[in-house]
Amino acid sequence: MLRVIIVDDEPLMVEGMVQMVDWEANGAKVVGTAHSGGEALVLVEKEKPDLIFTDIEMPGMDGLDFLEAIKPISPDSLLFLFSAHTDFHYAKRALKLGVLDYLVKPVTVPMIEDALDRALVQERKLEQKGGGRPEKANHQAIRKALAFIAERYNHDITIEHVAEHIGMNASYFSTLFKKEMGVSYIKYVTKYRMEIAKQLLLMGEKVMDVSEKVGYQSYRHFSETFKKQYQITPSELKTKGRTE
DNA sequence: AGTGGGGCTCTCTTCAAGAT
DNA sequence: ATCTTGAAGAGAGCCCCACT
Repeated sequence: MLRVIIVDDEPLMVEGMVQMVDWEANGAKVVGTAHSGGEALVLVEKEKPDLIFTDIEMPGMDGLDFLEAIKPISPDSLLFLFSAHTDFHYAKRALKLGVLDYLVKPVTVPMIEDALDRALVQERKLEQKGGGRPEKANHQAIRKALAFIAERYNHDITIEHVAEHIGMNASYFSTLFKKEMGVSYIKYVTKYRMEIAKQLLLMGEKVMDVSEKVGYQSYRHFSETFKKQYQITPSELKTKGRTE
Protein backbone atom coordinates (compact mmCIF):
# COMPACT_ATOMS: atom_id res chain seq x y z
CA MET A 1 0.00 0.00 0.00
CA LEU A 2 1.32 3.46 -0.96
CA ARG A 3 2.03 5.74 2.00
CA VAL A 4 0.91 9.27 1.15
CA ILE A 5 1.37 12.74 2.62
CA ILE A 6 -0.56 15.85 1.53
CA VAL A 7 0.86 19.37 1.81
CA ASP A 8 -1.23 22.52 1.30
CA ASP A 9 -1.58 25.77 3.23
CA GLU A 10 -5.38 25.58 2.87
CA PRO A 11 -6.65 23.24 5.65
CA LEU A 12 -9.99 22.85 3.85
CA MET A 13 -8.25 21.61 0.72
CA VAL A 14 -6.24 19.04 2.69
CA GLU A 15 -9.27 17.90 4.66
CA GLY A 16 -11.32 17.64 1.47
CA MET A 17 -8.71 15.41 -0.17
CA VAL A 18 -8.39 13.18 2.90
CA GLN A 19 -12.15 12.78 3.33
CA MET A 20 -13.35 12.46 -0.24
CA VAL A 21 -10.90 10.01 -1.73
CA ASP A 22 -11.28 6.33 -0.92
CA TRP A 23 -7.54 5.91 -0.41
CA GLU A 24 -7.60 2.27 0.65
CA ALA A 25 -9.66 1.26 -2.38
CA ASN A 26 -6.93 2.88 -4.50
CA GLY A 27 -4.09 1.06 -2.78
CA ALA A 28 -2.96 3.99 -0.62
CA LYS A 29 -3.05 5.36 2.90
CA VAL A 30 -2.59 8.98 4.09
CA VAL A 31 0.11 8.89 6.78
CA GLY A 32 0.23 12.62 7.38
CA THR A 33 -0.72 16.14 6.31
CA ALA A 34 1.12 19.47 6.58
CA HIS A 35 0.26 23.10 5.96
CA SER A 36 3.70 24.58 5.27
CA GLY A 37 6.98 23.55 3.65
CA GLY A 38 8.78 23.45 6.98
CA GLU A 39 6.13 21.33 8.63
CA ALA A 40 6.15 19.02 5.60
CA LEU A 41 9.94 18.52 5.74
CA VAL A 42 9.72 17.25 9.32
CA LEU A 43 6.90 14.93 8.26
CA VAL A 44 8.79 13.57 5.24
CA GLU A 45 11.86 12.90 7.37
CA LYS A 46 9.74 11.02 9.89
CA GLU A 47 7.44 9.08 7.53
CA LYS A 48 9.56 8.59 4.37
CA PRO A 49 6.33 8.46 2.27
CA ASP A 50 5.99 6.68 -1.09
CA LEU A 51 3.95 9.53 -2.52
CA ILE A 52 3.70 13.27 -1.82
CA PHE A 53 0.95 15.62 -3.02
CA THR A 54 2.04 19.23 -2.54
CA ASP A 55 0.78 22.70 -3.38
CA ILE A 56 3.08 25.03 -5.29
CA GLU A 57 2.26 28.21 -3.33
CA MET A 58 2.88 28.03 0.38
CA PRO A 59 3.96 30.61 2.97
CA GLY A 60 7.69 30.59 3.72
CA MET A 61 8.78 27.94 1.23
CA ASP A 62 7.13 27.33 -2.13
CA GLY A 63 6.40 23.85 -3.44
CA LEU A 64 9.47 23.73 -5.67
CA ASP A 65 11.86 24.77 -2.89
CA PHE A 66 10.23 22.12 -0.79
CA LEU A 67 10.78 19.49 -3.49
CA GLU A 68 14.44 20.45 -3.75
CA ALA A 69 14.77 20.17 0.01
CA ILE A 70 13.20 16.73 0.31
CA LYS A 71 15.26 15.13 -2.49
CA PRO A 72 18.20 14.24 -0.22
CA ILE A 73 15.87 13.25 2.65
CA SER A 74 13.54 10.94 0.74
CA PRO A 75 14.87 10.40 -2.81
CA ASP A 76 12.45 7.55 -3.62
CA SER A 77 9.23 9.47 -2.90
CA LEU A 78 6.98 9.98 -5.94
CA LEU A 79 5.74 13.55 -6.33
CA PHE A 80 2.58 15.25 -7.56
CA LEU A 81 2.36 19.02 -7.57
CA PHE A 82 -0.83 21.08 -7.70
CA SER A 83 -1.48 24.73 -8.37
CA ALA A 84 -4.34 27.11 -9.15
CA HIS A 85 -2.50 28.33 -12.27
CA THR A 86 -1.08 26.74 -15.38
CA ASP A 87 2.44 28.13 -15.25
CA PHE A 88 4.74 26.44 -17.72
CA HIS A 89 7.88 27.86 -16.10
CA TYR A 90 6.92 26.17 -12.84
CA ALA A 91 5.74 23.03 -14.59
CA LYS A 92 9.06 22.70 -16.44
CA ARG A 93 11.09 23.19 -13.26
CA ALA A 94 8.84 20.72 -11.44
CA LEU A 95 9.30 18.04 -14.09
CA LYS A 96 13.07 18.56 -13.90
CA LEU A 97 12.83 17.86 -10.17
CA GLY A 98 11.26 14.50 -10.94
CA VAL A 99 7.62 15.43 -10.35
CA LEU A 100 5.34 12.73 -11.80
CA ASP A 101 2.68 15.24 -12.80
CA TYR A 102 1.43 18.80 -12.36
CA LEU A 103 -2.27 18.97 -11.39
CA VAL A 104 -4.19 22.18 -12.02
CA LYS A 105 -6.68 23.14 -9.26
CA PRO A 106 -9.46 22.43 -8.55
CA VAL A 107 -8.02 19.01 -7.77
CA THR A 108 -10.81 16.47 -8.11
CA VAL A 109 -11.29 12.95 -6.79
CA PRO A 110 -10.91 11.40 -10.29
CA MET A 111 -7.65 13.36 -10.67
CA ILE A 112 -6.30 11.96 -7.38
CA GLU A 113 -7.43 8.44 -8.27
CA ASP A 114 -5.74 8.74 -11.62
CA ALA A 115 -2.57 10.00 -9.91
CA LEU A 116 -2.65 7.04 -7.52
CA ASP A 117 -3.14 4.73 -10.46
CA ARG A 118 -0.06 6.15 -12.15
CA ALA A 119 1.95 6.08 -8.95
CA LEU A 120 1.15 2.38 -8.51
CA VAL A 121 2.21 1.70 -12.09
CA GLN A 122 5.41 3.66 -11.50
CA GLU A 123 6.06 1.76 -8.27
CA ARG A 124 5.57 -1.54 -10.04
CA LYS A 125 7.86 -0.48 -12.85
CA LEU A 126 10.55 0.41 -10.36
CA GLU A 127 10.06 -2.94 -8.64
CA GLN A 128 9.88 -5.12 -11.72
CA LYS A 129 11.68 -3.07 -14.38
CA GLY A 130 8.73 -3.04 -16.74
CA GLY A 131 5.18 -4.38 -16.58
CA GLY A 132 2.51 -2.19 -14.99
CA ARG A 133 -1.12 -2.86 -14.33
CA PRO A 134 -3.87 -2.79 -16.98
CA GLU A 135 -5.93 0.36 -17.53
CA LYS A 136 -9.40 0.42 -16.00
CA ALA A 137 -10.89 0.41 -19.52
CA ASN A 138 -9.37 -2.12 -21.88
CA HIS A 139 -11.10 -0.88 -25.01
CA GLN A 140 -9.16 1.88 -26.75
CA ALA A 141 -12.33 3.69 -27.85
CA ILE A 142 -13.57 3.81 -24.26
CA ARG A 143 -10.24 5.20 -23.06
CA LYS A 144 -10.55 7.87 -25.75
CA ALA A 145 -14.11 8.57 -24.60
CA LEU A 146 -12.96 8.92 -20.97
CA ALA A 147 -10.36 11.47 -22.01
CA PHE A 148 -13.02 13.35 -23.99
CA ILE A 149 -15.36 13.38 -20.98
CA ALA A 150 -12.56 14.63 -18.70
CA GLU A 151 -11.89 17.44 -21.15
CA ARG A 152 -15.50 18.41 -21.85
CA TYR A 153 -17.41 17.57 -18.64
CA ASN A 154 -18.26 21.26 -18.16
CA HIS A 155 -20.02 21.43 -21.54
CA ASP A 156 -23.19 19.85 -22.82
CA ILE A 157 -21.77 16.46 -23.78
CA THR A 158 -24.39 14.04 -24.98
CA ILE A 159 -23.65 10.39 -25.64
CA GLU A 160 -24.01 11.27 -29.35
CA HIS A 161 -21.12 13.77 -29.09
CA VAL A 162 -18.85 11.27 -27.38
CA ALA A 163 -19.78 8.44 -29.74
CA GLU A 164 -19.15 10.68 -32.72
CA HIS A 165 -15.80 11.75 -31.28
CA ILE A 166 -14.61 8.15 -31.07
CA GLY A 167 -16.24 7.15 -34.35
CA MET A 168 -18.79 4.78 -32.91
CA ASN A 169 -22.53 4.30 -32.94
CA ALA A 170 -24.12 5.89 -29.83
CA SER A 171 -26.28 2.92 -28.99
CA TYR A 172 -23.39 0.49 -29.20
CA PHE A 173 -21.15 2.92 -27.32
CA SER A 174 -23.65 2.95 -24.46
CA THR A 175 -23.53 -0.85 -24.23
CA LEU A 176 -19.76 -1.03 -24.57
CA PHE A 177 -19.20 1.73 -22.03
CA LYS A 178 -21.22 -0.08 -19.40
CA LYS A 179 -19.48 -3.37 -20.16
CA GLU A 180 -16.03 -1.78 -19.80
CA MET A 181 -16.68 0.57 -16.90
CA GLY A 182 -19.35 -1.29 -14.95
CA VAL A 183 -21.47 1.88 -14.87
CA SER A 184 -23.65 3.57 -17.49
CA TYR A 185 -22.38 6.58 -19.44
CA ILE A 186 -24.75 9.08 -17.87
CA LYS A 187 -24.08 7.83 -14.34
CA TYR A 188 -20.33 8.08 -14.93
CA VAL A 189 -20.55 11.64 -16.28
CA THR A 190 -22.87 12.72 -13.46
CA LYS A 191 -20.60 11.24 -10.78
CA TYR A 192 -17.59 12.89 -12.39
CA ARG A 193 -19.33 16.27 -12.36
CA MET A 194 -20.56 15.86 -8.79
CA GLU A 195 -17.06 15.03 -7.48
CA ILE A 196 -15.73 18.23 -9.02
CA ALA A 197 -18.71 20.20 -7.71
CA LYS A 198 -18.08 18.86 -4.21
CA GLN A 199 -14.49 20.06 -4.33
CA LEU A 200 -15.49 23.52 -5.58
CA LEU A 201 -18.18 23.87 -2.90
CA LEU A 202 -15.70 22.94 -0.17
CA MET A 203 -13.45 25.66 -1.52
CA GLY A 204 -16.30 28.12 -0.89
CA GLU A 205 -17.64 28.69 -4.42
CA LYS A 206 -21.28 29.72 -4.86
CA VAL A 207 -23.77 26.94 -5.71
CA MET A 208 -24.88 28.82 -8.82
CA ASP A 209 -21.28 29.18 -10.08
CA VAL A 210 -20.42 25.57 -9.31
CA SER A 211 -23.50 24.38 -11.14
CA GLU A 212 -22.40 26.27 -14.24
CA LYS A 213 -18.76 25.19 -13.94
CA VAL A 214 -19.64 21.50 -13.98
CA GLY A 215 -21.90 21.79 -16.99
CA TYR A 216 -25.42 22.23 -15.64
CA GLN A 217 -27.72 24.82 -17.20
CA SER A 218 -30.09 24.83 -14.26
CA TYR A 219 -28.78 25.07 -10.71
CA ARG A 220 -32.18 23.84 -9.60
CA HIS A 221 -31.51 20.55 -11.29
CA PHE A 222 -27.88 20.55 -10.17
CA SER A 223 -28.97 20.88 -6.56
CA GLU A 224 -31.36 17.95 -6.91
CA THR A 225 -28.75 15.74 -8.58
CA PHE A 226 -26.17 16.65 -5.96
CA LYS A 227 -28.54 15.70 -3.16
CA LYS A 228 -29.33 12.40 -4.86
CA GLN A 229 -25.61 11.63 -5.03
CA TYR A 230 -24.52 12.66 -1.52
CA GLN A 231 -27.79 12.83 0.50
CA ILE A 232 -26.91 16.47 1.28
CA THR A 233 -27.73 19.70 -0.60
CA PRO A 234 -24.87 21.79 -2.07
CA SER A 235 -25.49 24.66 0.34
CA GLU A 236 -25.52 22.28 3.33
CA LEU A 237 -22.14 20.91 2.24
CA LYS A 238 -20.81 24.45 1.87
CA THR A 239 -21.95 25.35 5.40
CA LYS A 240 -20.48 22.10 6.75
CA GLY A 241 -17.18 22.87 5.02
CA ARG A 242 -17.06 26.30 6.64
CA THR A 243 -17.77 25.08 10.15
CA GLU A 244 -15.35 22.10 10.17
C1' DA B 1 -29.47 32.66 -2.98
C1' DG B 2 -31.13 28.31 -2.69
C1' DT B 3 -34.63 24.31 -2.35
C1' DG B 4 -38.90 21.64 -3.37
C1' DG B 5 -43.01 19.98 -6.19
C1' DG B 6 -44.96 18.86 -10.42
C1' DG B 7 -45.07 18.19 -15.17
C1' DC B 8 -43.14 18.00 -19.60
C1' DT B 9 -39.50 16.90 -23.09
C1' DC B 10 -35.66 14.65 -24.57
C1' DT B 11 -31.80 11.58 -23.98
C1' DC B 12 -30.07 7.17 -22.54
C1' DT B 13 -30.33 2.28 -21.99
C1' DT B 14 -31.43 -2.04 -23.46
C1' DC B 15 -32.78 -5.51 -26.54
C1' DA B 16 -33.49 -7.95 -30.81
C1' DA B 17 -32.36 -8.55 -35.48
C1' DG B 18 -29.16 -8.24 -38.87
C1' DA B 19 -24.62 -6.93 -41.34
C1' DT B 20 -19.64 -7.24 -41.71
C1' DA C 1 -16.74 -11.46 -32.54
C1' DT C 2 -17.68 -6.87 -33.39
C1' DC C 3 -20.58 -3.43 -34.70
C1' DT C 4 -25.06 -1.05 -36.57
C1' DT C 5 -29.89 0.03 -36.56
C1' DG C 6 -34.43 0.88 -34.75
C1' DA C 7 -37.86 0.87 -31.20
C1' DA C 8 -39.74 1.26 -26.56
C1' DG C 9 -39.46 2.19 -21.76
C1' DA C 10 -36.89 4.43 -18.07
C1' DG C 11 -34.74 8.08 -16.28
C1' DA C 12 -32.33 12.55 -16.61
C1' DG C 13 -32.75 17.31 -17.41
C1' DC C 14 -35.30 21.53 -17.66
C1' DC C 15 -38.83 24.94 -16.56
C1' DC C 16 -42.24 27.37 -13.82
C1' DC C 17 -43.87 28.65 -9.54
C1' DA C 18 -43.90 28.80 -4.53
C1' DC C 19 -41.46 29.10 -0.51
C1' DT C 20 -37.61 29.88 3.03
